[in-house]
Amino acid sequence: MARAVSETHGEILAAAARRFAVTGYRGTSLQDIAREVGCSKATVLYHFANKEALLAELMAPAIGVLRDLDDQLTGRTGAAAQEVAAAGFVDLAVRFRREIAVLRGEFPELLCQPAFAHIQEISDRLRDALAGHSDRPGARIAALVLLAGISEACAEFADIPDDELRAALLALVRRAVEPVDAPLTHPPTTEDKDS
Amino acid sequence: MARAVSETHGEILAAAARRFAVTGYRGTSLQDIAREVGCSKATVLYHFANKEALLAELMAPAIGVLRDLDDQLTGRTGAAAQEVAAAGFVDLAVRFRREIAVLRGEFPELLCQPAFAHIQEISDRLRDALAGHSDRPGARIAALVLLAGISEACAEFADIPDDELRAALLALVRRAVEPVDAPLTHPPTTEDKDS
DNA sequence: TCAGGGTCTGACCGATCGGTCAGGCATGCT
DNA sequence: AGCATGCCTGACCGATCGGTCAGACCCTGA
Repeated sequence: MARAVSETHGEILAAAARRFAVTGYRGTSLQDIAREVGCSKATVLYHFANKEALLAELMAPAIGVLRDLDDQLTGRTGAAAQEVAAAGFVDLAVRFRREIAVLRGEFPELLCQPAFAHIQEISDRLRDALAGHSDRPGARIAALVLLAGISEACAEFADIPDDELRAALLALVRRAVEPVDAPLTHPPTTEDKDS
Repeated sequence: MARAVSETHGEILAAAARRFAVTGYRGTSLQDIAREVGCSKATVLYHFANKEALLAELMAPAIGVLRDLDDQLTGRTGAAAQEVAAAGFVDLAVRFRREIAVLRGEFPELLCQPAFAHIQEISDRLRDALAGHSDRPGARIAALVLLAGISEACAEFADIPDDELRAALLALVRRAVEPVDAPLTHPPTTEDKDS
């Protein structure tokens, strides 16, 4: 065997991304990944210190973009923060669909690990921004529903083109977010439906 | 020790509900549940055939209500189906918050088990109804985002009173769902339909 | 008094998990 | 040739998982 260094390293990373996206982090064993690559489990652990390090390297790009989005949020309030949070998170979720799928349902445990220490705080700030920094329950609930739902949708609709998914999600967020004091800039659709 | 039959049975059920809601189904061992009850793991397996049977008995009430909602959906189309699906699912998710939390992120694996064979089909029909039986990507994406997001929100906001959470979620769904009476001219029968 | 059934348990099982370790193999430098 | 280094592996480890089993304990009815 004995492939070039970076080659095997990358193959393991790609195989892990594929498996994690299907069966989740906990649901995927190092043996599974090794089988998909065609090497031994020991080889996987030769290239990566442990299973968590493998995940961390896999999530690094997405986390970097999330950090950037968090930076853009500082200082903004109200409708401006809502708009930045909405557009930023939709774009992030669409671009990193597979990485998002990996974390499905494993957030609580994974966030305790040191490599992902700050994600919880960042996503809290993101949710707060999407709620227009309002403390009304309706606004906070809507923000959580949208963030969680978008993640799930991106993980599920793997076959829809990026721009189409992004447009549909953005339109949904704009009409679903609770407007802060000033109304959001969206075309007045047929909102008047009595019940 | 030797408590009455139904007592221990119920205690195990309650302990399992508590643990599952926090650490998930896979993340909770029979040992964990036994420890919380104050009995041995063998006792848990004396009262329940296996771990899956314990989960099935725990989810039975919620699944029953889900089936009822599915029945109410048959025959309804368009805006009527949307309204029934929205109100029904919001109510279901709020009432069975803890049960919903158990399934967080473990749907794919759990749905393969025979005890939960039909849930996938039912939730597909529910999502279809919430989308107004439309095949437009925007409508289908919005329906998925809302259903997944509501589940997540109900699992997270454990401290908000039922009626307040229900009202906020219902308001969100009503302004977020794609209206079905769009000016598209498509025959009402050549659409998708379940087999 | 004793038999029998319901309740509960410790000890144990095979499987699988993440992770370690000594050593084999190919290559390249001196 | 001899040696070092990078890549890879089989064998193994302790821990934990879901699940089984023989038997102890207690209550009740004959």
